[in-house]
Amino acid sequence: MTASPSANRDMASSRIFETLKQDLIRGRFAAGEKLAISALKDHYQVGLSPLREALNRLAAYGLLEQVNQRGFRVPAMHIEELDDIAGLRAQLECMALTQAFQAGDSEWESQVLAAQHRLRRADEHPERVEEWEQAHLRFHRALLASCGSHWLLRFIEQLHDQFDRYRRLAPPNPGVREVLDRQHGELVELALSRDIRAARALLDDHIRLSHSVARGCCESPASDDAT
Amino acid sequence: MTASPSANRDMASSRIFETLKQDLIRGRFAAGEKLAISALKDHYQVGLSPLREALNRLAAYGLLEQVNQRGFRVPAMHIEELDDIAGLRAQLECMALTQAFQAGDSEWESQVLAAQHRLRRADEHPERVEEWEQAHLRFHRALLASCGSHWLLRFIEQLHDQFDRYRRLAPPNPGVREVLDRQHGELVELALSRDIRAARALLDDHIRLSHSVARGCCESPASDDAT
DNA sequence: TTGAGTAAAAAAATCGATTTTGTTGAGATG
DNA sequence: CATCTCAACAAAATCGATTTTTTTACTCAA
Repeated sequence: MTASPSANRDMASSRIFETLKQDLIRGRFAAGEKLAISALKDHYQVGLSPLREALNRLAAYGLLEQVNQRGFRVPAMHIEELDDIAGLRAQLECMALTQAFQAGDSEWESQVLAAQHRLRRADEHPERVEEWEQAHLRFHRALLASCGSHWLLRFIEQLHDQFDRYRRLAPPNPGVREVLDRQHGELVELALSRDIRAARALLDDHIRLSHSVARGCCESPASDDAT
Repeated sequence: MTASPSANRDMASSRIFETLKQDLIRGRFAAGEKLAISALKDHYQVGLSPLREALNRLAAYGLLEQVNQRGFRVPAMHIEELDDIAGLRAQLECMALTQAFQAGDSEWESQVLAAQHRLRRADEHPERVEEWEQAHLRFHRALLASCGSHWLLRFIEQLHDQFDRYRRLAPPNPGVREVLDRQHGELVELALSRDIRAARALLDDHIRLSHSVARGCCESPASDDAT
């Protein structure tokens, strides 16, 4: 119908939502920081209405907190919350993995392999961090995509975003990265052979390892609630 | 500090958010219906900005869908989604129940008993439906409150709201209600005796029963996506 | 020095109007 | 008769200005 395939332009509030979401996950704002709305308005070059709509959506998503009559703030980060997020993420992803293995067809296998390939390609350019991050996210998405539960995938995605907020605080660690990458490969093999038990254990390890790395960097808490 | 304990007035966008949320859960809008913003504005007597902010939050929460340049619509209801919601709800609540039993202290027990008492009181006035609904929600909240996972509780709450959208379509059924009420009492006993295994089985039954009732009323699908 | 009170300043929330986009239907064209 | 065009209309999205609330800075008395 429409002329070109790239015809759909998002409205401003959606664009600013995505941008702000990424910036929050990437840690471009300090934990606990109060967001100055007019400063954001200038920085992102958007109007007040789209900006406020995006902030409201982010608050409902859990990447911002809205305080009654005094605007929005970046949630404080606590090691207990990291533990909560990582533990729940492990449980939910293992749950989804089981269902994905049971329901996955050959189209799913193809998508997993394709995602793995993209992830390896991204690995070849260590300087392009964001490309690897996106490929990594998509790999984990593809692995669980066939689980059949829309809501489970939604929660896992949300937890993943929350987890990344913590994980990204840690400096890059080539040694750990290498182990994680190897695990990605093994996960693909186990997916193709539908070895649920081994895959669950591996995925659990995978998350546990990321967790412990992030945990090391959370020891010195970035901020806390004021009183 | 402030004079009276009830001094905190919410801003308009929060009020309209709660009101609209309840109306959506209670099924006051048809599934799939497109919301006419200016009509909502008149009906709820609020301005455009607070209304749009509330709509955006509801969309992020999953009680509305935002279509790119054509406003908000009430999500269509599908029996497959009900199955997904109920199944996941059972799994997550059983998970939380286990942790709640392990971590629950005597204060938790007190709150559970208090919630049970309120639920029984509400039962005595069948005409006050909304009071029972609130007491029921609070009872299930209290039962899981000590699980220690903020995010798990958050997801369970969200699933509960989604589930209620379907459950409320069904007409009241005294027979079923009686069984569910008996289960509430048994859950309390099992909580006090920390019988995890039996409580999990019972909670699973509890949700399964609600599910099958709601399912009966979902057979004639309310609406579907247009093409 | 401290603390309550208060006026000015800043920030958030809201409103009314404008701009942009999607929808509809009458008339033209093949 | 079907389809296309385009103007008029309706609705959504956005903007700029106003109102409300919080925060800050200051004064004055205890």
